[in-house]
Amino acid sequence: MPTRDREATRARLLEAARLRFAREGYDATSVRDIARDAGVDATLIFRYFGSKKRLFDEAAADIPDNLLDGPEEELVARMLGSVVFRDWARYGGEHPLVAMLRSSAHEDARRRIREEVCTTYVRALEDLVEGEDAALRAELLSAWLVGIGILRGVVATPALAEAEPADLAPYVESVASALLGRPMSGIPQP
Amino acid sequence: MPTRDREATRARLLEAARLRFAREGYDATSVRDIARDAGVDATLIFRYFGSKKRLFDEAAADIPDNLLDGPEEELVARMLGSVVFRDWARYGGEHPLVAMLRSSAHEDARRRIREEVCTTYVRALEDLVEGEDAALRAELLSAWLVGIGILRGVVATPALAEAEPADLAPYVESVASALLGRPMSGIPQP
Amino acid sequence: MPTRDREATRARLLEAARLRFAREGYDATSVRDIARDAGVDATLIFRYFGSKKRLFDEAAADIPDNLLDGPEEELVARMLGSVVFRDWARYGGEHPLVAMLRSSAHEDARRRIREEVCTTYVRALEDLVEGEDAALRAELLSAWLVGIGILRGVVATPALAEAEPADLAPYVESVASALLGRPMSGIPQP
Amino acid sequence: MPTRDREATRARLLEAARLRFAREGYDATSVRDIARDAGVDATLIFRYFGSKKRLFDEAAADIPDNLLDGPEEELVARMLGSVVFRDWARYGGEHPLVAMLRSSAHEDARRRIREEVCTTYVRALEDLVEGEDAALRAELLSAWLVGIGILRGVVATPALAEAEPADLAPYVESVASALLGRPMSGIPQP
DNA sequence: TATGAATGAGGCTTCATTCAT
DNA sequence: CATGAATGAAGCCTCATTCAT
Repeated sequence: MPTRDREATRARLLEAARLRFAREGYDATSVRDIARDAGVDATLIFRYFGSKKRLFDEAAADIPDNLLDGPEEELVARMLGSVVFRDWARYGGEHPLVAMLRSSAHEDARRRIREEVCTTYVRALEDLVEGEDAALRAELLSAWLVGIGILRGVVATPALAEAEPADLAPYVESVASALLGRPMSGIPQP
Repeated sequence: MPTRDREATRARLLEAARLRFAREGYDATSVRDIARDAGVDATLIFRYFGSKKRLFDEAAADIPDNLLDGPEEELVARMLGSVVFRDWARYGGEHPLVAMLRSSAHEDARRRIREEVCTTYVRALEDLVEGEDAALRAELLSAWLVGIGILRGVVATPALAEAEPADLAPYVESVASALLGRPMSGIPQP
Repeated sequence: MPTRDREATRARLLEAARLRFAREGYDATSVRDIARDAGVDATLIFRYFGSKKRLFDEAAADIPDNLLDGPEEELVARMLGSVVFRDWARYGGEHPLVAMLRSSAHEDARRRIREEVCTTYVRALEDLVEGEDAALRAELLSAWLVGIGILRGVVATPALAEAEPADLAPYVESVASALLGRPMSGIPQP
Repeated sequence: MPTRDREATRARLLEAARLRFAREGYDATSVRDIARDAGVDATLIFRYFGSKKRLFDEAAADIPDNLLDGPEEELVARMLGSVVFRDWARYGGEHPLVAMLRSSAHEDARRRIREEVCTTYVRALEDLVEGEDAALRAELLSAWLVGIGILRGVVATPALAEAEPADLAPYVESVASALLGRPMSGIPQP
């Protein structure tokens, strides 16, 4: 399938990179691994992306998520759904944010994570907080979501690993409401 | 006295390994880095530990923590103190659990993390839960602690990065109490 | 008009090649460097010249010089002017012969240098020699000119690097006259 | 012959490096070439020298020459003997200075050449000059010696390639005397 | 025809590890 | 026993060149 198609090859490399970087982390992933997965020559990585690092940057750049669509009181529930219940097969089964922690020895990866956490989670939650300490509360709730993602995806603690959305709903409701200072729903309406 | 030296060298290697593995992750750490930090020849790593991997295992084995000393209602506050406020300089400034996530591409590291999370956190919390779903509640609370550790240590979100124990106390109190189903203190007594 | 473009592109490639090969030497110059300088696709080098090597050969082929125009007794002065004082910007600032020494690991370059030295310098000087040993004397004088080019252009020894034609004139006169066995002028008439 | 002897291996690498760098130039020489010539693993180059560049520096560092021993009036003759008639087999048959011109695209190599030319040749000759323009005269004479080395070694012009010391003696005498402004001998006494 | 995607060899360098001494 | 010389695989990346389109 040596399609002589720039965009297709680029896309396959990106796809393979996302998966490898997520699963193994930046250091344990070799450009040859990625190229082999994508079925193309490793040289093309340098042709199209310039360096392993820039490939990583681009692979980490877009995390597809549209959490803002839907009722405000279900935002946390949607976030949890994204972190925990959505199928992130493209990223090795874990939410990309969680997977990217594996590369967090590199300042660039850290920055990317910070950016994503702050824009997609903290800021969105901050707007919902009633009362003072909005930033801290939003971060504490974000931390919980990230923590749940990790315990379920990386650590695989038994109860969380098998939990269904409905099992978590009541706790989401109470913790989110407590931290944000306003009633939140624990599960999105269908 | 040769035994003494041997033990001392082993200990120095372990110490250096802990720091490097924590800061850079398993893959980005080379045995020469560790040996140089310890001031000894790299070959000794193989003499004493057999391989880089077994050195990692041993370095990750003991995380010194004695969370069970103290009143029950302050357990969560102590845990948070350990994860967030204690000085883990030996592990590069982050709680070893958090640091070890950097190596979580390796199943061994994952297992070690799981072990530590389950024994030290989940199980201890589980015993305190009033009501059903003890395991899940304990894991959800553990997840929060881990998440806070990450957002503060790795991601460095602004509010958490600067928070003092007293700032977090009220939230710890309300969330821990809600999840465990019993009143918990947000800050340890001096 | 396609022929025009083809010729223009060929010429641009040759020009870029001359400069790069002179400045960096054959090995340190990549065909992509040349193509980029010429503003064309690297493939055209292979289309037009067959290989990097053949491009080099062609680029090295013509060194524009017309030393024979002018009075005989000023020949050495003209030669020195060409080697030392002429502006060889097209060749990176050094006389092409001097620049080509950088590629003298390759027998082809050596042959080209030999050819040029013998035809343009040695033979022309040989015809002027009065007395025996004509060839050796001509070569010794050629060697001096080449050496001056190198010390000024490549090595940049302080006095030669700043010398003006008039500074060198008396020495040129005496050395050239001594080696050729006949009076030579040290500086060309305007 | 895998002598497990640091100094011996280092020396063999240096020796092989000298020859390769001289013959092929810096860019055309690969560390694997050198290692193969030396009969050792290429890794040892990095163990002992740190990088290809530092190996080059060290290989270029010492050019064994003791031109100052002997009568002053024979200095130029000794220099010519060194440049032209001595057996530089270790450097591929050419005087190291001449060979190093092959790497003169690299500023470091240039600097090294300048250093050697200035200290070993120009400065020594400068001290002998009677009259003004000492520096320029010394450089002009050095240029001649370098040029002769090139025409004989690299370009291989016919007369010079076959010349014996005695053939050159009269010309050395007259040119050196003219440039230095004092009587010089054209050939060293046995 | 000419653009540029693709290739395979090889560049320097660092890795974990072994084996003499 | 311990030092460190040696190794071979693999790391990222660039090269000259070919071959579809």
